[in-house]
Amino acid sequence: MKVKTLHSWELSQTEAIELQKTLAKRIITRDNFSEINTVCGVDVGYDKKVQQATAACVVMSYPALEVIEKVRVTTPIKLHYIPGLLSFREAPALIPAFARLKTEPDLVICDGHGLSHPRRFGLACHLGLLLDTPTIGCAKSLLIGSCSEPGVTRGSYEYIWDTGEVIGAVLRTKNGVKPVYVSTGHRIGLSSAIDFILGCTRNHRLTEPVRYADLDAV
DNA sequence: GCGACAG
DNA sequence: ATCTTGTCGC
Repeated sequence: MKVKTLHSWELSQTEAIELQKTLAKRIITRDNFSEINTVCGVDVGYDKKVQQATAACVVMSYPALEVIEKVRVTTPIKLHYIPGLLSFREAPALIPAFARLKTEPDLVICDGHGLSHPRRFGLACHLGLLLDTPTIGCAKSLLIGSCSEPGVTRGSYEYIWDTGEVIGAVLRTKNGVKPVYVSTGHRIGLSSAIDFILGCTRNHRLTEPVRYADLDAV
């Protein structure tokens, strides 16, 4: 699929932070799509020994959730991990994988946050702009903000608040199991994002597309 | 200054 | 993310 070139990846930490503030203004936080028939899950694995990152994209049909296409690409590691700048470590690794994807996914689910980020520009937002595709951030732990514990049954959720605004939701995807943190990436609203995360989840805490990508990103 | 901090 | 054994439960 096509990937936009919005900027260079050769940036200092301060430049990256300024870039996030600028690009955050371009994020569309309401539903801006017609029909979702394919969903793509992504994940990146690292091998510190050889300094290589392995990105995996798994496209599945929706709502059937059957694998349509899988792509795996290995590239050199660009940066070390810095909280708040995850997209500058993962996006460069994911871009080549998306470029090699034949299917044009209608929705992308990321392993990380979207709007629930210090500058409202997590990995899901960044990827959404680069791909110009609806994206959802689905993280396994909280980065910023606060929320109360959602009910123990699948489907129950609570909002994540920060500086007086709702930036995402803590969602229980499986009975009695630790919840996930959902937030808007790009071109989608929070309530739709929650619906799709539930629609992509079966008998596991994580979304099926991301779970498959996890297994591939070795 | 102190503590927190997606993967 | 990654390094790691056994163990509890569906």
